[in-house]
Amino acid sequence: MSSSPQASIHDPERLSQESMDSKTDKLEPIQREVIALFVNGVRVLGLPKSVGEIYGLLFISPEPLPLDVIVSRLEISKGSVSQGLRFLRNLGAVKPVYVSGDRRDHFTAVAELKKLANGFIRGELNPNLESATIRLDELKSMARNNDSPNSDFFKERIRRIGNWRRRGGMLLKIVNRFLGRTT
Amino acid sequence: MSSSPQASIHDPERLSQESMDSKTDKLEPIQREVIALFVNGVRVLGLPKSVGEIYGLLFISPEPLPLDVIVSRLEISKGSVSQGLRFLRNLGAVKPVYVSGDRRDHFTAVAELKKLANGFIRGELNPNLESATIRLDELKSMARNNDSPNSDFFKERIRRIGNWRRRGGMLLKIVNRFLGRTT
DNA sequence: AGTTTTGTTCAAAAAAAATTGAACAAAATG
DNA sequence: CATTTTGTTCAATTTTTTTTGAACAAAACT
Repeated sequence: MSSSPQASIHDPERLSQESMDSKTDKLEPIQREVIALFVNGVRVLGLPKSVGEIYGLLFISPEPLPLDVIVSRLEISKGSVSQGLRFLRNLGAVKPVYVSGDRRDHFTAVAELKKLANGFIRGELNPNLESATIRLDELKSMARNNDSPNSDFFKERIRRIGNWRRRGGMLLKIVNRFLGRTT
Repeated sequence: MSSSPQASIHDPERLSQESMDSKTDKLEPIQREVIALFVNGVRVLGLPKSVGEIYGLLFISPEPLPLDVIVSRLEISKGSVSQGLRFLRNLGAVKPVYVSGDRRDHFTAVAELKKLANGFIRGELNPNLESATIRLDELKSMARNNDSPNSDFFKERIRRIGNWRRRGGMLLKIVNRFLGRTT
């Protein structure tokens, strides 16, 4: 019946089954603006555009949305949305919502700043801090066994990096406390 | 006398004029490791590898280094180093040091965490916060003139983004205070 | 069981970002 | 003032990242 699987979303029949009001396939200008704001925001965090689009769309959509609808509203590929949703779910920035009578998974944006921040810290920042810690330990032992004329300078520098890392860790805790308590 | 301008650094004569001890053209293993650590670190901040290499080299070098030497030690292009240094200078992460009897500009790493953080906040984070502020104001006015059934929902969401931005700004101040006072 | 719907995966394509290097400019040297 | 040294700029190239889309798998229908 349908030409390609991708196109089924555009079938008039599905549209009518979606919802009566304006948000069937087309975004309101205000929604576009909000999404653009998020796209810009996630760029600062080093995340791809599609992730910003998906989170932005869910954030500015009154109801939970399934993958199909995200694809058609944003006009990006199914693959991107699938990957983007997985990423956002892992971060805890998006959560699945059961919608009765619909077999598809629906998603909403998690909109509490503290949860978002904690997810980002856990998923993106901490792993880096940890790997840096390991490397630093190796560096310390290299410095001990080093006998160049610069050995003392190296030791001082490495100690300093250690201080940075320590203060970085403290900062993350402070951020946490400031945004409200969650693990 | 020299085949290409780039190669002049490798002239034996210049080498002997450089410095007697080990750090003429070759990096010590411990230096390589530190540089690698920085390359990784700046990636988290969304900065290019070359910037991490340059900062790392300066950080782990006992004396200020001129562009030439950075190029030959890191084996990256003059263009990259020139651009990377400019970027780091703008951020205040690197500063020029006058070396008597040498016409070339020499650079050292600024190694105080608070200065680095402030530079990064001023150079990379604040501009984004400000542009977001402008966009948000536009969004607020769009929301006021909006008459879709979702208008109230949109307003609530936009208010929430405003809160995020406010708290983000507060956080930057807290970070500042934590790392020590500077503008 | 066969068919359709829903969602994932991943190789290939496209897009974006970083790097190179040659041309250029400015300043210092002789 | 001609030459060399030092450093910048930017178009072209390379590398990296992101996106696409078709193939596949799993679950839900009939």
